[in-house]
Amino acid sequence: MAKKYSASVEDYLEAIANLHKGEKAVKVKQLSRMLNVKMPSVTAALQKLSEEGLVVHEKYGHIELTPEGNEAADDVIRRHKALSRFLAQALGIDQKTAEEDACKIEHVISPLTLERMIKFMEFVEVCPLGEAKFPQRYRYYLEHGELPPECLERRSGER
Amino acid sequence: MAKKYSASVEDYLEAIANLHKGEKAVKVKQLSRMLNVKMPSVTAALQKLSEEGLVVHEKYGHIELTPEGNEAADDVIRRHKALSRFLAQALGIDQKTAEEDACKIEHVISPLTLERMIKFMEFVEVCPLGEAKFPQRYRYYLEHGELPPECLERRSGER
DNA sequence: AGTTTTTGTTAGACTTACCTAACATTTCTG
DNA sequence: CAGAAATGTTAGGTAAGTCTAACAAAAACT
Repeated sequence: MAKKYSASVEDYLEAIANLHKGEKAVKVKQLSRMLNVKMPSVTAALQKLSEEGLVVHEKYGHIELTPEGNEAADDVIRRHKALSRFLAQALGIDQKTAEEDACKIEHVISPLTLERMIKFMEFVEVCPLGEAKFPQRYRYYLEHGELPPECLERRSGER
Repeated sequence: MAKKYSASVEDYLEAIANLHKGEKAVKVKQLSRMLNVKMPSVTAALQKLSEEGLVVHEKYGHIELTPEGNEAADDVIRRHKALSRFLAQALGIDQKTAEEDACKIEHVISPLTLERMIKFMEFVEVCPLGEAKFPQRYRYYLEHGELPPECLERRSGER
């Protein structure tokens, strides 16, 4: 299980799954806008996805994922969410950039690296030894280009 | 400056630059092995790169980068190194996986995210408030699945 | 130097994924 | 409910980047 799909295929699955969470039936036009491709590209992609058993789509009809397609989509979305959270929370990257990078990296990151990013966030949240403040201090460092006062005090006190 | 090249182009430039650091002249065969493609693919790629002014390559001759090609290659290598260092040092990922992921992510990461990974490593190294031990403690957490003793002690002492 | 081996190139085909233009269907609206 | 507008599909093209098979040049080895 967990076959490998192309970045493009993953993008389509992800977009369909996300749109599916909304109220209305998923349409070609929506996908076209969401993925920044023209409608004929969507039609062609859907055809291929149908043949591969990932999507159900009859001509002029609504678009749905098969169970297999849904599973694959969920996996992409899981990677996406973990990544964007990591980028935003751990590295202090703005939401927009975090999203954009997640969209690209989600297609190429290894399971191990993803798992480690998740573990990292767990650890930071769980460890009581000041690491909870780690992200804040890191952000201070980012903004001011130098260590936060608490770090500097300690440092001079150490000598 | 800093044009955008395809992943494939970046891979060729990076490989040529790395091979160039060795003693011998860079050959088609070497590139072919390094990039896991057949020789005709290399020939075709070199042709394109020549036309774009990134590479100098006369038939059956040795392969070199133009100044422009070299600059682009250096940039890819800079991204690659920062990434693999971040993955290995900050996330505790084994060298092989870190390399593999860096090879993929280097083509899609935003300048901001890269910069933040670098800043993250700087901060961890520079901040004297226990963050130097942060990677070690994180690694303990990874290996044992629970917080290191020092964290646990402190935690019970807090109540 | 001549022959074999290795390396490199050309030619031609294939895949993926996109596009435009033209045509078809559905949906909206008077 | 008929025509207009919006949406969707088909047909045909393009660009990257890869491959195999056949040919060409260079290097290595008697």
